Amino acid sequence: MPSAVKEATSVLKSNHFKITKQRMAMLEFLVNTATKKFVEVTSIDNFMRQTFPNMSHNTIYRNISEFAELGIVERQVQGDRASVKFQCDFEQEHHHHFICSNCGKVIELKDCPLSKEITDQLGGCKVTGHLFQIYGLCPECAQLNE
Amino acid sequence: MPSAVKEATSVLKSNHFKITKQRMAMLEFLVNTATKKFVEVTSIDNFMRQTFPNMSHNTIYRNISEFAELGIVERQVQGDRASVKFQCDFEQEHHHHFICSNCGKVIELKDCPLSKEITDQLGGCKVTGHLFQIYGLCPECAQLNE
DNA sequence: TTGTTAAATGGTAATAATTACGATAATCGG
DNA sequence: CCGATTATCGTAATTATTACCATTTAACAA
Repeated sequence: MPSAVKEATSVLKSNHFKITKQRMAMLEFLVNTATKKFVEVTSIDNFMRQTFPNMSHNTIYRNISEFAELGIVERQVQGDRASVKFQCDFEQEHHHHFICSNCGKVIELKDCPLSKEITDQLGGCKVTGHLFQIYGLCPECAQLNE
Repeated sequence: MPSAVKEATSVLKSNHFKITKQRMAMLEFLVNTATKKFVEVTSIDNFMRQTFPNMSHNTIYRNISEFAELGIVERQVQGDRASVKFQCDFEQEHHHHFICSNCGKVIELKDCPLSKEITDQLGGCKVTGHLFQIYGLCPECAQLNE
């Protein structure tokens, strides 16, 4: 079992979620296809239901939501399609991403651009989060489009 | 007629779009409710169809898409709801936003955090865009939640 | 003003994604 | 192994969005 799946199951256990066959299958699929890469939720739904013909939409969507709340996967809307990727690393320090708008691949960035000068412009506001992402084509997709 | 509507109609005209009653009504609604504030597309759909009982979904969604392509409105996915706001200003310089996650209000930021140090980490990638947004509660909503 | 043409709209219905519900099944701790 | 609780399945509903096409309308020039 890949270590990423182990980490994910331990998160599930410590939050009193049961380790089911369906959840294991989804985690394995996500580790294989959605590591450092955003994958559309509908394609997850399709794949899981082809591989396990009597798995219900309900189970797939519910589990993805739960995984997201536990930090096991990261959600994103790419264009107009809901996508997820497996969390880079558990307990990793805060960082941001470059995202390939063609294939969904992500590259981690070192810097966080949030600065005091910026938040100082927001007197009276309660800042709870921020998003910083760079879009473009990854080296592979950039070559194909030349 | 508010000047924002005039600006929008001149954009439409110069791109050879027709000035219809439906488009005018939508622009007026957007200027009134979605200036410096993201409003859900479905609520636009609801309002327009209540006010003009035989306006079709088609017209509303198509016009919003066209407005977005012309830069008249800005699209955004808030949580999991598609939203739009009227464009701050036409031909304004590049900037980013604080967005209130409760009411959708936006506050413009002065700085753009994209720097050479950051893009230098992305050798081989073709950078086409970026997103920087700060989330939180605007002063009004922060007070209500205290 | 009126006629012409291209574009926009309305109405209906299809599609796609996601969620609801309730009966059954499976996990886990003891 | 057993009981309590949570998860799953299967079906169907719901919601958002788009397609299609006949009809209407805006723009523009004579």
